[in-house]
Amino acid sequence: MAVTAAQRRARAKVEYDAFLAVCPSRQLLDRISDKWVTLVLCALGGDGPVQPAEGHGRRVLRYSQLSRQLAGVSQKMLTQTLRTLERDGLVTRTVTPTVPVTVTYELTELGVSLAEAVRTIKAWAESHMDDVLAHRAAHDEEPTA
Amino acid sequence: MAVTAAQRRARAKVEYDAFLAVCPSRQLLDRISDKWVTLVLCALGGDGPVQPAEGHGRRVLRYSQLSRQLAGVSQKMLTQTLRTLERDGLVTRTVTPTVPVTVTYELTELGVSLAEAVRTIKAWAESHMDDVLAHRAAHDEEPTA
DNA sequence: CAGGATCCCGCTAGATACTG
DNA sequence: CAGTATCTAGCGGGATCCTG
Repeated sequence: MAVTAAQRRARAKVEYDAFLAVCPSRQLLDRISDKWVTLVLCALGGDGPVQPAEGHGRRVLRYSQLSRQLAGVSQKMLTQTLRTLERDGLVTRTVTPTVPVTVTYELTELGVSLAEAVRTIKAWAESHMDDVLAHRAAHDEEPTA
Repeated sequence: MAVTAAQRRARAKVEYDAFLAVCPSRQLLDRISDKWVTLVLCALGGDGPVQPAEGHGRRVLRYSQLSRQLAGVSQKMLTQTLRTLERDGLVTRTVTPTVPVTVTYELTELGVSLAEAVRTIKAWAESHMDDVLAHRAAHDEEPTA
């Protein structure tokens, strides 16, 4: 039987998986590839969308505050994201047994450093995003040329 | 009718969308949040998974070479990613009408600068990923404590 | 208030086949 | 070789309900 295309695809996939699993960079890239992760990082880092007016580095936010800051996020994704970040030692979860339970989240040292790295990307965006948009507009206008 | 929860959700979503659309940083974050985008950027930037041994900054790669380098990517995603990057002025697509058509991709200046930003993230990953993994392992072992 | 469990929809991304 | 077009499955992620 013609076991060429399909088989080779499968092989390629295996190699790729093994390959990916080994490389830590890839794992991290995959992690920050999560939209909400970067946003939570930003929010907790202080350079969220909403002007914090408090400076940044590290902020203590409650679950509901994060929920508000990130606006469109569903609690499912927020919780899921926070748990992942907590698991990875990027944020700390603090439960204060007040009358209605209060839970706060804060970046760890590790989280702060990652947030800074993300900030680098944001900085690039702020500097070059208009170029990107210009290119995009130009490209869209080109009909056939 | 109880038009509270649902309605407010909808409103929140609109605000969030408008909000997001305005912020260029978000658009960029969304873009690099694309797994393949970052990988293509790395491959074209020279710090791909496979040791290029050529240094980096800018590399000229053919479609098939990229396909091989990124291993697990489907041609659909690769093409889609490349077209997006081209549209955004991050890569250039060059068609050389040889016998079997030859198409090469290369980073633009803009692309190079973004690739450098991405490299920052990769650098962070290489420095701290083991910490992350350690935290993760520790967290996973905790049963009830 | 914080979040777990569940259902379910939509869109993404993969596989397949075809073209220039 | 370098794509395009189509079909489909899988799961990411939203909404809703419920708990402590």
